[in-house]
Amino acid sequence: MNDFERLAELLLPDIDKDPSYYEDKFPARNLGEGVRVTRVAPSPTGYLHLGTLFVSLINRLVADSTGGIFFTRIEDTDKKREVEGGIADIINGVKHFGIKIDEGFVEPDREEGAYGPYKQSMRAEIYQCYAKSLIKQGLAYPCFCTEEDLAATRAIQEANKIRTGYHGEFAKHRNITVDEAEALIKEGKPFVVRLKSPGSEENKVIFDDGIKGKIEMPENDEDFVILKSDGIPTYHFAHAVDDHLMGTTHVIRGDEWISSTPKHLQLFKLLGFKAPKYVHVSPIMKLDNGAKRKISKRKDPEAAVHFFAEQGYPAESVIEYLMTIAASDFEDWRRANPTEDYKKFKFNIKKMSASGALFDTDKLNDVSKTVISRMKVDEVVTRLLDWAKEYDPEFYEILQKDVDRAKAIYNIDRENPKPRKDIIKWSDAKNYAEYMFTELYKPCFELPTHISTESAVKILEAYKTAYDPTHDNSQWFETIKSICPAANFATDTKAYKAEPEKYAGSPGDASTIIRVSITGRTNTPDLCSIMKVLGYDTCIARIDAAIAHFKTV
RNA sequence: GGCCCGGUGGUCAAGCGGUCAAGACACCGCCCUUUCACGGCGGUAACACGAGUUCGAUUCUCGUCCGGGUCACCA
Repeated sequence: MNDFERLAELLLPDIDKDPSYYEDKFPARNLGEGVRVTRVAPSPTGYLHLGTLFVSLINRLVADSTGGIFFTRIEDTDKKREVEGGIADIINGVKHFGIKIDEGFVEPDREEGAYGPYKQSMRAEIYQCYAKSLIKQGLAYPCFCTEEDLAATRAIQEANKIRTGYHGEFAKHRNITVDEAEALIKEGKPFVVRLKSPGSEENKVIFDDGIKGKIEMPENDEDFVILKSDGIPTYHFAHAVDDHLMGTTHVIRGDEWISSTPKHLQLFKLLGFKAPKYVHVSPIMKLDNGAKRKISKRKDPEAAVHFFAEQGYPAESVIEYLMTIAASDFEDWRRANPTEDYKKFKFNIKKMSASGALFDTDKLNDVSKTVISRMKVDEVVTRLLDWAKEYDPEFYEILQKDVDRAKAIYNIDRENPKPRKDIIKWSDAKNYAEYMFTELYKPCFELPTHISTESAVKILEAYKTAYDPTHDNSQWFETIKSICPAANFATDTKAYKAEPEKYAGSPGDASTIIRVSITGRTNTPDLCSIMKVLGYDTCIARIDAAIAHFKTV
């Protein structure tokens, strides 16, 4: 046994397996040429973040473009930052947005697939096995530096304007002997395992990023830690071991990882693994006081995907919006295929933008109202109910009382060839149709200023007698026209426009008077349809109330 | 500060040496119209700056500036 082997046994005595054990246990995936395996590896340190959703979407799309596999892996190597319920929130969130998970954590508490466990805290001995192998080869070593030691060398480096970090002459334990290590361990000193980096800052590593293209960086020469003092790996090490064993072909992640890619490439090389293709996605940004910055969980409500659910944005609206950011040619495709599932879109990594997009609520809104406008009423009401049940229980009760009536309400103008787009998100639905519900209706008799209350009374009284609830849309409007002379309103819009001074109002004004009386608003969807759903008695009652009101003014 | 990434209208973006520099959202106007919304038509608005390469640069190179990321026993 040579010194390195002795050191390895000293450090990780309980590890009796050889990497070949795992190589055999997790053989390369038997997939066709060019089939991509992607993954999203969130750490459960908080709720599902927009950026994580975005990256998940892209990973799914990239896998799908070759009939590949998309899996999830939980990176819970930092117990201090772990949040209760984090895993459930992330996994459920991803699924809620319709992103199918083939392998890994397919449910918050259930994993599937032959390459597990898919939770890093369950893989400690796998990492330790590979670390031990590295130590045996003299490619890793224990470091007994304390936080204070590290802070001290950092201070020296800063004072002398030297690049900070554990490298070169500052790598204190780089050449520690077995005996020294043994003595320190006997003293009970904790240690981490560091990579003995063979890299030099003078050399360049070049890799071809899927989005950014060729990236050239100095080689990593830092002896970064691969195993923390509790025996749990750092992200870097876990990434290399896991993505190798799990057969990931494309590592698609946020571009904050670019700077550590030299470390990763070095690890793959030293471990004898084939490196994956790296694809670094630009983060979604946000405008803050005129400055662009990465969207932040802490400061931005829209960063937590919960926000969209609370607001009542349909999941597909968010995905549709994310698609417009992800693929520059998606909108063109969407225009050509307005009703196709977005999954049919041919996604190409090359069409992704290298720069970070600003989160644009206007655009999301536009996308979302189109998504909702294309839904059939049954779906609208079902989903509105789902939303209200959780976020607006009072409204839920009201809707629930008469679901068929709710359907009638939300179906007004929906079957048109060009359906309305008033509802951006479910939370808009209540205000949109408030006057349809007696519990919510608040009378308001504010007329446009050019219509007098005298005219209003005349029109309303004439209409009361002419009103026939069986009329269809065109008969309804004919009736409006027919009562116009009663208040000296033009019976024809064109006639009114030609000589407005001759009349007290137009047919449009007449319908506005009725609209305001019945709905309390100047703007609504088709009034005839509204009145049908409201029913004769309600309409007459509201008209009476309006007449009474206008007479007192 | 070192290293890296990015920089076309307010926003998202096409563009790959020669274009009147697409399109979408937002905004404005007009049309359609029972109001509004939808839809249609039209409009305002952009290649960060400076050198170089070239007959010709938004496109290639370099520098400057600006924005972002990263420099942990966090991911």
